[in-house]
Amino acid sequence: MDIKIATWNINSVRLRINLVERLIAEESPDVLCLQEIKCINDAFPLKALKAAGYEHIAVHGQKGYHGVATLSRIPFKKVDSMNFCEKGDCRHLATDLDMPGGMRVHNFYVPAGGDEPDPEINPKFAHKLAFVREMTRLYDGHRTKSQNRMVLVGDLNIAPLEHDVWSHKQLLKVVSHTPVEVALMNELIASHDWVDVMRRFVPDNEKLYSWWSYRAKDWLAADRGRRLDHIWVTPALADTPVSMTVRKDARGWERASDHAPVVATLRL
DNA sequence: ATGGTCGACTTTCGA
Repeated sequence: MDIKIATWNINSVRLRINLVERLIAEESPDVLCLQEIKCINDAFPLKALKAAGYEHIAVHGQKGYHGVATLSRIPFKKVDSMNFCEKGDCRHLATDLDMPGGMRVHNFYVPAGGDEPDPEINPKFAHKLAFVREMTRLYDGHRTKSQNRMVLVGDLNIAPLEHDVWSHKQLLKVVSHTPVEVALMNELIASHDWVDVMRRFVPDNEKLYSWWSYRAKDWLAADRGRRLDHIWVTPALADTPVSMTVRKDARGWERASDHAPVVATLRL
C-alpha cells in the first residue's frame, strides 16, 4: 500500500481554510500535518476538514500563536503531545496510525528563534536550541515497537545544508542557518538515524526550498528561499519513499502562506 | 542599505 503524507505551515488555518481544501483536492494526502494553525481547538475548522474526507483529526492549538493539527484518513490508535521546554506551547503532536505494522507520525513546529543569533542575549534563540536538544533526547534508550516505524514532519525552522538556503555565506549569521543550530539538527538526525526524505529525491548540491519570505518584492523572481520544512523517516521506513514534491506553486496562490506544502509518498 | 510583509488577543509582537 501507498501512504501519502503532507506537511504545511499554514500560518492561520482559519484564514486559509480554502487553501487547505485546495491542496486536499489536488493531492488527497492520507495524512496532512499542519503547523501554525493559530487558533484554539474549539475554533479549528473541524467540519470543513471532515467534509473534505478527514474523519480522524488531532488538534493541539492555542490562542493566536503556534498550534499543530494532524488530519488523517487512517484511524489513530493513540494521540500524544509533548510539552517541550516546559513552556506550554502547542508545538507537537504524535499520532499512531492504526494500520498493519503501525506507524507513528510526529508533527513538529520548532520555535523560529527570533532575529539575534546569540542565545546569551536572545531568549528566543536559546529556547529554539533547547527545544532541538530536547528533541534529540526524545527516544533515549530503548524504543518500543510502535516507535520503530516513525515519520517526523513539520516546520523545523532550520535549513541544515548549504543548498537549503539561497546563499550559504550570507545566511551563516541568520537564524535558521547558523552553525550552532545546524550542528544541533545534525545531532538530532544522528540520534535516531533519521532519513531526510526530501534529499533522497533532490541531490545535496541542488537548491531546495520550502519557504519564501513575505518581505521580498517578488518572491518568485528573487527566489531567496530556505528549506525549513522537513519529512524524515526512521531506518525501518528508509526504503519506502517513492516520491516527494514541494508544492512551490502553492506559495503563489492568492493570500498564500509563506511556506509551501511538502508531500511524500511511502510504499509499504 | 539594515529594510521589507504578514497574522494575531494590533497600537505590538512573533515570524
